[in-house]
Amino acid sequence: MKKYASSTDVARLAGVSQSAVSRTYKPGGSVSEETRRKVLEAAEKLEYRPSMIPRIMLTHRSNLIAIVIGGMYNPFYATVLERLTAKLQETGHQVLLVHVESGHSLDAIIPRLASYRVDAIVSALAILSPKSADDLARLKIPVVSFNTPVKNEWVSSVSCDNANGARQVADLFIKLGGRSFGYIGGPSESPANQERLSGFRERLAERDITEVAVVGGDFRYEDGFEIAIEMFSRPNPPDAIFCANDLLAIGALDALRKKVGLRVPEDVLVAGFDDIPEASWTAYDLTTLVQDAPRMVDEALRILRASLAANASVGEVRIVIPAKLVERGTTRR
Amino acid sequence: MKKYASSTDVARLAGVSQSAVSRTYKPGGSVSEETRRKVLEAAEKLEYRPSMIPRIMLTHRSNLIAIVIGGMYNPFYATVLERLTAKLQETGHQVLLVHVESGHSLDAIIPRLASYRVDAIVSALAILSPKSADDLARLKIPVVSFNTPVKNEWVSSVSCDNANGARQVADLFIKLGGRSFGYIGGPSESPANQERLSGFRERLAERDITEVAVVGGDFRYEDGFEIAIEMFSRPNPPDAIFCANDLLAIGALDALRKKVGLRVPEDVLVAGFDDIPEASWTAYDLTTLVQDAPRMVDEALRILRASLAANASVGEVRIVIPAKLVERGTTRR
DNA sequence: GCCGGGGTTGCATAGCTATGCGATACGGAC
DNA sequence: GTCCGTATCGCATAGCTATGCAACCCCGGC
Repeated sequence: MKKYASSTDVARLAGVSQSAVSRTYKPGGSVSEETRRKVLEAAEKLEYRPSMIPRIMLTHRSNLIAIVIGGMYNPFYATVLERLTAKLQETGHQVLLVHVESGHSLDAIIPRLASYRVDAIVSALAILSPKSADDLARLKIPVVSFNTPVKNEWVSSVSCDNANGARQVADLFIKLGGRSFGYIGGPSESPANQERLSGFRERLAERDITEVAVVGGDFRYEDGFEIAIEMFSRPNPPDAIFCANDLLAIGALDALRKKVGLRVPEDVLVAGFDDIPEASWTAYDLTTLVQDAPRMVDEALRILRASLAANASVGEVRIVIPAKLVERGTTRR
Repeated sequence: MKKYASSTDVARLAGVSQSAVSRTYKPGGSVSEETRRKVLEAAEKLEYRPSMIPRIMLTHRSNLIAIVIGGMYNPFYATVLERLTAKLQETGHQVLLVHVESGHSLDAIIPRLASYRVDAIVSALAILSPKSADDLARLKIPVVSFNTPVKNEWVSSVSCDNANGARQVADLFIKLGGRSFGYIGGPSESPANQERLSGFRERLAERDITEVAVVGGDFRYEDGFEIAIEMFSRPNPPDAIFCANDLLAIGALDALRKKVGLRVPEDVLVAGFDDIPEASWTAYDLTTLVQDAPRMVDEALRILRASLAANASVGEVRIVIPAKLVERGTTRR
């Protein structure tokens, strides 16, 4: 039943008090060399591993950061998750990974996170409901949200300048002589999707183009593939399509080239969003907008650290990182 | 400082004992309807969230499962991670995500995992060193390892039948008239890589083919790309190459078609391993071996559950899942 | 020889929940 | 009215570490 040796066990074997053991493991703790030696020796014999658990009770700090994620099929999120985890580990934190089915709400798992007394939450979830945000605010758990600006004074967010990125694509399409436009989107509830669509539309409208073929699906390759086929089976299909993310764009590319029988970029211009590694694979060589994941992660960490230092959320912080256009083969004429 | 209400706080407000509060939250706890009502009411007012922390101390169960992972850039691992996390959450467990730089050892983080008293560890790490395995055995933390059979009585593993998969590829290449063969591999320390290479070689040797061009790199797209260029700049390049995983294969495909100027499958046959989503994208349509990730995850969970029920590792269990060949365009003549 | 100070040490307790045990209450059986 | 079983309740304690406080030692200064 009892698996681990306790500090009391170590103290007994070393012939010192339990507090001496505790202090031995506290950096800068007041212990003589002699005592420290005895303690470490006894600890070694007993395979002692200090437990975080009582420490959490006393200090009210778990050093646990929850990362909430859904849709890891998107390499962009896998990258974010990996970098975030690595960086948090460097500063002595641990990551509690929580998976939420995309479309579902955080609500159901908040009690669980609270029960583990997580220090903060990073949400890369498409949707963080206002109700969830309120709950977290009441529990005073700092939250940083990726690409999902929430109207809540407690929650901070780090996002990409989606609208401006979309405008750059519109400009590029027009410059290259695009005449009819299409948008292959993600779920309509996704804020990122909304911003990308409206930015694209706005800029086109400024150039007196108001007709845009818009079809939405999920953020997956298969959706891009099918939507493209459907879109190009209609009369007067577009000659320039902007896709809400790279997976959709790549799906669309494959559909256009292998199914519809059109050439890209000669017949149709295509652009995506994210700049996942797959976008620069030579078979696709996709023009896209770079979401600077490393920088977004760093900004999120900055907010997190500030919140943790203040022992509360630092309040509503909204960081917006510019999106950078990379022109590749799918728009090179 | 004090953030959360405790069961004592709730008890005081509800006018009952602390144990009544505790029992209210214990399924099947002996509490009257009246008491339960009072408790829940008070809990609501105080935003009470029962803490797992003291429970862990008492029960010696944290319900935390550590997942150790490195190289999330490979979609195969992203898939495994997602499915594993989702399934563990269903059974009330939580995932402690640990990132280890590929090539590094687990050693450095074992104390940390021990300090959080994780119930078990799932390692999708390329390498689980014998020393790490020993440490974990001494601490009696059950371990299930993915694709890395470890010679240790405490550690279980779930892997794919790498050698047999590789043999199937050899057979296919020969059947299709391949005459000279190449292998683009992963890191030489990777057991999966070793098994795939030796299976491939063995089968070829049985057909009296002993010359195989072997070049190894990391498991990435870029490596496949560069290695292919290098391999095909030598005299007498192969006309059939087997790649240690899909990312390498896709990189090689792109290099062959866009850089080297060869046609696949007409001039060269190519096969990979994993069957990541990208492999079936129509631009690649890659012949590969399906690693049945869902089944591997399920087997890992089965072992895990048995270990947790026994309150110890169930000892060395080695599950090997067959790899299934899917023939696609890169070997279709 | 006395005093002050810095470095060590141990004692005692906080922090929060689960649970064994004894106490109590209640309803029914006789 | 007595007795017994059952349901419910509260008391007290375990589980492990961090830390404030008091005690102690040693040393140098005067």
